Amino acid sequence: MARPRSTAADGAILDATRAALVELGWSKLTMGDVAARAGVAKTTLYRRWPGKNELVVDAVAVLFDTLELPDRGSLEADVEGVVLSFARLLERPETQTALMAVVAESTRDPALRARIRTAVVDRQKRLVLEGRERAQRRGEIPPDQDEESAARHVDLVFDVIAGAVVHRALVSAEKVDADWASTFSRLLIGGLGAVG
Amino acid sequence: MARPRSTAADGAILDATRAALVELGWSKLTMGDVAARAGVAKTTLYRRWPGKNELVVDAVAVLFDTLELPDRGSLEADVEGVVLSFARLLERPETQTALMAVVAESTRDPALRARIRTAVVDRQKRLVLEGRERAQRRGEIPPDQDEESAARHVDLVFDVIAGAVVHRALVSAEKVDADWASTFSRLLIGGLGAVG
Amino acid sequence: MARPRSTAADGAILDATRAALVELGWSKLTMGDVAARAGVAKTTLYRRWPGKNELVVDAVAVLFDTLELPDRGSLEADVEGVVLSFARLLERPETQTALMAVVAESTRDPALRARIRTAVVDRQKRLVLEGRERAQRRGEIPPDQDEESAARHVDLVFDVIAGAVVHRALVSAEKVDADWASTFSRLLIGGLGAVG
Amino acid sequence: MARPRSTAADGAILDATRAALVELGWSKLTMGDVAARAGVAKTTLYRRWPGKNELVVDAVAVLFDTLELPDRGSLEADVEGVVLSFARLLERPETQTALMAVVAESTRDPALRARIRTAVVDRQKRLVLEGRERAQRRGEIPPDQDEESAARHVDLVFDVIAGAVVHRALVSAEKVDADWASTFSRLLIGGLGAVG
DNA sequence: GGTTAATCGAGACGGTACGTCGAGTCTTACA
DNA sequence: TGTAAGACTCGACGTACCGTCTCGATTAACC
Repeated sequence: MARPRSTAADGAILDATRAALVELGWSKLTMGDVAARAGVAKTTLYRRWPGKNELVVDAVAVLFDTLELPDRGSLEADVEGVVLSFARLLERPETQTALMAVVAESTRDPALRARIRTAVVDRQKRLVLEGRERAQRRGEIPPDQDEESAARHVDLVFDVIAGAVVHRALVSAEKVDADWASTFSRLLIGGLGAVG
Repeated sequence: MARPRSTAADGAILDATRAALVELGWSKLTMGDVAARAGVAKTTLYRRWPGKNELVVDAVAVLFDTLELPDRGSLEADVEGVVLSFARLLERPETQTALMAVVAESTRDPALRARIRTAVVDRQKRLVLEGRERAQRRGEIPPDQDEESAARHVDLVFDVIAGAVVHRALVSAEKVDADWASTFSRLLIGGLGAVG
Repeated sequence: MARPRSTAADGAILDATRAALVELGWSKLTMGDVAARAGVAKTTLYRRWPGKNELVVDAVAVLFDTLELPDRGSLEADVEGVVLSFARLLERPETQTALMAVVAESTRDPALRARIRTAVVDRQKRLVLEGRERAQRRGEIPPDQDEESAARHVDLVFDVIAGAVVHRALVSAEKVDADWASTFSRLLIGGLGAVG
Repeated sequence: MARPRSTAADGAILDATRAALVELGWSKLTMGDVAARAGVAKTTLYRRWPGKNELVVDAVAVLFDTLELPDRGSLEADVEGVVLSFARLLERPETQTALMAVVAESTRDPALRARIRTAVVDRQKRLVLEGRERAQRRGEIPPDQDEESAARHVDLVFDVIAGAVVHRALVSAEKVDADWASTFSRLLIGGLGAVG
């Protein structure tokens, strides 16, 4: 009976959010500014997102869909590929400034943490699962013993890869180039044997 | 000729900052509140720190001095020890909320990045250097070939350890317990041979 | 298209300003306090008035509307009446403290001076014009020769009356009572013949 | 540069205050700025004056010593002279901005009012007394009947002259020129007969 | 093909914190 | 011992955003 929400607005708002993140960074980004950029009233914005944190999570989340895991023939090459692909994503100013900020906020806000998990984290973890299955099919690593230990294994590998790349890129603030990716991959693959 | 700055105030302010971080978290922490807790005027606060970011970096920096690397007899045990010790630090609410937030800000502020590096990052890297030397003396890993590759090696190990622990603790939001530390250490030590 | 400004707020703010002037005086009056008394945000206050000076001018301006010039039968009696009526106004603490202060500020701020002129000064000058016309109708003073000299005459009389009353009330700080008003009126009327 | 300055300090401070009044006006004048201009510590300033109000009163008070009443041969000419002389004083920016401001403050501060009276007001009233005696010697006005009525008379004349000139100069903000002075004097002298 | 109700833009609203500035006091080093 | 230099507490400043609200104007779905 009533007028439905404008679908075009959603896109414009998320675009505006990313643009504002690039220009201003997380802390200088304001809801009013995003609304103005999107040619939308603040009301419209708040009708769809509870606040800045959630809006930003959604705005950067789609960027993580660009991550892929093309089959490069070996586990090591696959790891190297995803590392570089992830690093490329972390070079964008909007992911740099947004990612850490929302994680920081999420330490005090479980709902936000959940949103980050489904919108961002799981989009990466999927890659680990995929690569793992592929390597098992290739016979590079043994098949799962039981489900629980497999999950633990996935989590470990995920934290090591994502953590190392993020830490080098944002905390150490050094380039994740082909050399580093190669060395890191060798280290990871080498270690995988030890934790069987 | 003039009155010197109160040395007592510095301590009170940093204490107050940590207390406020625990209670309120990063985003709800205000300069006025910190000043009030410290029994100090806002002016005094701004006379000593340019802003919230820098103040918080200095406030949490000293916590990283609690990290130690007691000799546990083997490289693997040492890694396990530092992982757990670091994880303990990351369980504190003030480090959780502050660390990621200032890193997020630092992506747009080189001066802040430098402050984080000297006040926080280098305090951890020192542990890697120490553990490495100790392991070389034990003969667990070969001595340095040349200085440059040694530095690269240290950086890699550092990013992997710190990154993995931070990622598990704050992003994956799961406990870094003895089990995880042990498995992770085995993975790392195992991988070290591959990148020798 | 947008929400209109609350008309009720204007009244509440001006009331609050007068109340604050009575309690605190000009120099202790703060915008924040006025806002709080009016149950209004500081922003609302600044959205409508550029600053303390302008706000206070408007707040006391309406008081000058209470000045009237009832017909007492003769020019001298009319002058006496307006002198006492004006003196009564200057006995109020809010006019005492506000009037001189804004005039002092206006010496450096032409826009403020203009505001004072239209909001306050002209409200008094009207009385002189009225009394003058009435006296001319009574035949107590000759009709205007030409417009310009009439205006000069009005201005002179106005400055003499207003100036003398304000000076006695605020600078000499002595009571403007019936006696003084009577003597002053006789002096003025007596003098008017000389400047014919 | 330490203690021998103590004697010269008073003069330097008052000079600095007047200079600051000219440049900045009353409301923008700050104690720190005055101290800096005078090459003096704020401490020294507060040791000698209780606050801004009192300092400014003393700073402008000396200017009122420039008012004189040269004998121009007739009462009317004498009045004309003092009006113009007073007007000249009120053209200075430091008197304009300072005079009204301290009077405004004095409405809430009896001690300040007393200071203004002795430092400023009485310096003008002396001129009225002098001119009156002179006119009595000339036979232009009758000698005093009794002391009380004489005092009332002086006060009235004083309020009328000072009030009219100040009001025209600062409130009406129009020039007090020879023409105005002449017309005003005629009015005053003319009126004096009526209040005999 | 009107009716009607949610959505839209605009922007005013009550708040909270900002970072700065001035007042007036106090502490130190120097002369 | 008094003075300059300037750090101190306090409180107000005027601004910027927050998230909510009130508007009149615009749709789109339903009747």
